[in-house]
Amino acid sequence: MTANNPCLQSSPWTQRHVKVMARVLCVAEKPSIAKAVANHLGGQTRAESARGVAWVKNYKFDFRFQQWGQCSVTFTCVAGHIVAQDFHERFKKWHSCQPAALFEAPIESSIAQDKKAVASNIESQARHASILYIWTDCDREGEHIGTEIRDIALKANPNMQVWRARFSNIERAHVIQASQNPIRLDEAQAQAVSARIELDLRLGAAFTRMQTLALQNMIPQQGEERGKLISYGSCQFPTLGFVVDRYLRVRNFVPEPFWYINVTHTKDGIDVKFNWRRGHLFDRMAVVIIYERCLLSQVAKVITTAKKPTKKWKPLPLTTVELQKMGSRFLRMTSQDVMKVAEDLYTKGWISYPRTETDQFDRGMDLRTIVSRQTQDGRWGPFAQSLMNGGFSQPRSGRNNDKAHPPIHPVNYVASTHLNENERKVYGFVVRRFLACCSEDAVGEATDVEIEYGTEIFHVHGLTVIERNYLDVYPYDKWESSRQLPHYTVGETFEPTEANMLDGQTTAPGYLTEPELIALMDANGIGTDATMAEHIAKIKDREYVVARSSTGGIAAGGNGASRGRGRGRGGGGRGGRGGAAIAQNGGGTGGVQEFIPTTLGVALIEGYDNVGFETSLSKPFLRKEMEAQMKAICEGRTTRNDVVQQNLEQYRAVFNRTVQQINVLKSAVTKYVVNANHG
DNA sequence: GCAAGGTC
Repeated sequence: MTANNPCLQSSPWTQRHVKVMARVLCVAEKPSIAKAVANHLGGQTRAESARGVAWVKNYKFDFRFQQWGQCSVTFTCVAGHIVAQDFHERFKKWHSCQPAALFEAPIESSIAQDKKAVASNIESQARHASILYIWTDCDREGEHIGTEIRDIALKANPNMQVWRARFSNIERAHVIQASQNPIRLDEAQAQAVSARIELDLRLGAAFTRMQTLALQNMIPQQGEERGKLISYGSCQFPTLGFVVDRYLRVRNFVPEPFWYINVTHTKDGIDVKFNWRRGHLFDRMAVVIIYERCLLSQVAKVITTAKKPTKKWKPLPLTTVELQKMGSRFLRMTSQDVMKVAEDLYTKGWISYPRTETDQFDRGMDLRTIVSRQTQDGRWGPFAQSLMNGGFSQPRSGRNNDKAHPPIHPVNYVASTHLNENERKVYGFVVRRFLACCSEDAVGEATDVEIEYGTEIFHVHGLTVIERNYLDVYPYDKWESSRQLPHYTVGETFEPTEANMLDGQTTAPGYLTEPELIALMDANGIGTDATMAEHIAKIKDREYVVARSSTGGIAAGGNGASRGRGRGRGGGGRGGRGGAAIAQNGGGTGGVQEFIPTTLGVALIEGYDNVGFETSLSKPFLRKEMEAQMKAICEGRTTRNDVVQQNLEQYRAVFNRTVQQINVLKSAVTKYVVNANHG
């Protein structure tokens, strides 16, 4: 066997040199991965801070790789991208060129200003190594960051071999397995990211300069020397578009009257209210006729009764998007603050990495130990203890896995006295969510009774909660027993105590709330889990929208919730979950943030819509299309340059048309902003 | 004075 491998043949020459170990430089995308992987491979490792960056550590240890034998390893990291792209010096100044020139102005790469020390650490470590082993996250951005690391390392030491680790979590056995099976960087994925970077830069800069220069004098400005910045970005604009879209729907909403029938029956001292199967109708005469037929028949007959076990499922393991949605809904924090706090809690070691799309726990993960760390808490400790005493149940698995991080979960216990108010809220939420995941579904019994009255069917639904289970630790979900229903038997007839014809009208949807906006961005691929909160903050900062605390009483939220689905008179509260939970969280003064576009925000969206290109810049389709094209690059169906050229061509057409018709944009601004300020 | 994406 050894005879086949020339390296392992023993000869006096090789024996004398066998002690010279290969040096391997491993580089992860962030400090947490470097630390975790280095500990798995090296056990107790020596860690030295890199020169000039305290948070970059170089872990040194020996490790036996199957493929390279015993090696001397340095494990270090970067922090995201290290290389920055910007226009050539000649185009950086705003008045140095026409904005349109940015479609083809040369772009230069350089080490980002704040990454100089990180890059030079890679360079100096690379000089002593013969193998570069890249451990960036296994996603597209990670692949690109890998090429950045490679280019820097090869510049310092052109003779290095370059490998890449394929890993999908940082569990010990998996990491060791990955370490023994290196693969190559995936150039196609890196190229896809490179296309995105170039397009975002060119389009963002060109449109931002063009519209800022054209419009800023029309916008009243206090104090500052330079006019207001009116930026365009492929994520900012669709985000603003969602807010404006909802605003216009609220403003243009016309209530529609409807009519319906309710039947009440008092039995065993309980008032049972039966609801009409048809809900409601928009034709008054039709309802009058049906109602009279009901009254004529005098008695109602029970046609079905059903008692069946029912469950309320425990929540899925926590992802970043879900954390932001829940945080903005229940914790009275903006999504950006939720993320900031979560990152803090992570850095201090209290919770796991907060940027993850994964909603499934790895089977091999020791969840019980994590539960046991929470038993000492005064609030949820007893619940955690009950899980330890046999109540534990494996969490549900969602459909998402980013192949890099587990769902967000508590790591260590921290007493609330060591946390500030916001940290307490977020940590408490993460812990409760985790304990809920490790608990059992809530169990109940549902009763459904249907009656026939005249030609119509009416029904009533009753619920008895039998075992609350996860609900005891997770107050964010509501599931409560309704009033007990009296006993009905099929065939039983009765004379209704009351039968009323009532009227109501459809109510306008509410303004877009932050959790709704996050859900829309997520569904349309606008931004990533880590950046959605930033885009929201940006459109506030640009004064395209203002946020205010919702009054909670406007109407049922949700898209198109109004038409034909309106609630009856007096039922105008914010639909279900939201309203109840806000009150439950000590509410009163308001709760969820909602967004209203400013006159400028509306003007921009309407202006671009009126320029009348088939796909307006405000719609999410363009970003979706770019996502599809990046995928095509990854799969080899197209190339980076084709995608960039084709997109530039397409956007240049929109750009030229906008410049030609700049008056369309200006008149929208006049209509909304200028008039609003003089009127 | 521009973007969005990583991350500290």
